[in-house]
Amino acid sequence: MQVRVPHEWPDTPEEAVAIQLRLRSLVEQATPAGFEPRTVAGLDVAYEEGTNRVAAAVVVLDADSLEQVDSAVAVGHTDFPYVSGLFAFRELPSLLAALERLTVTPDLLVCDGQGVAHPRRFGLACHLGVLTGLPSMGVAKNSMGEFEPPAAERGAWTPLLDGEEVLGRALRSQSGVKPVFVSVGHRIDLDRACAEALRLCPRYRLPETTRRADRLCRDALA
DNA sequence: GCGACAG
DNA sequence: ATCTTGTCGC
Repeated sequence: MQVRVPHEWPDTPEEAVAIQLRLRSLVEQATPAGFEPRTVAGLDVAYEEGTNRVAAAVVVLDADSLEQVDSAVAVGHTDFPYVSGLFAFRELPSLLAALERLTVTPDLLVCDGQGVAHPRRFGLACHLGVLTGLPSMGVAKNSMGEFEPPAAERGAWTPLLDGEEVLGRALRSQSGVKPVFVSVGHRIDLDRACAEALRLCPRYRLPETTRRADRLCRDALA
């Protein structure tokens, strides 16, 4: 698929923050009318110990059968350090390169990280959504906001909060396991994002999309 | 100074 | 993220 590559790239954390503050106004938290994804993409990045070599993978699954219809990998390097809140600048280049190698354009991007559940309301899922123009959402393994543990049954959820502001949901994707943290990325609402997350977790805690992307980028480094 | 801190 | 063995449970 065609991707609009970032025109400018930050050299410092300060510049990265400035970019987030400028792009965050482009985030749309409403689901397009008639939105019914036929394909869903999962994205993930693996890191090589001791180096700055990374591998990004994107897998595209049929939304109903969860069968894989496409995939792509991109091996590259990361120069940006890991800073909580600026995580996207570490993975964005390689993820965009992988997306460009896709032969189809997915209807929804499911990211391994936060969407608007972010200090400046612009996590990786928002960034990828805005740059591609595609609906996107974040399913993170850890939260950045406060939350009360949801009931133990699959499907139970509690709001992810920053004071009174709702940033996302702590969603129980499987009964009796630690919840995942779902938040809006771009062009989707929180209810739909959670519904999609649940559909993608028929058996495991993490979405089938991120599980397969994780395995793919890991193999690419080995 | 001390603890937190997506991946 | 990554380094890592065994172990408890279905």
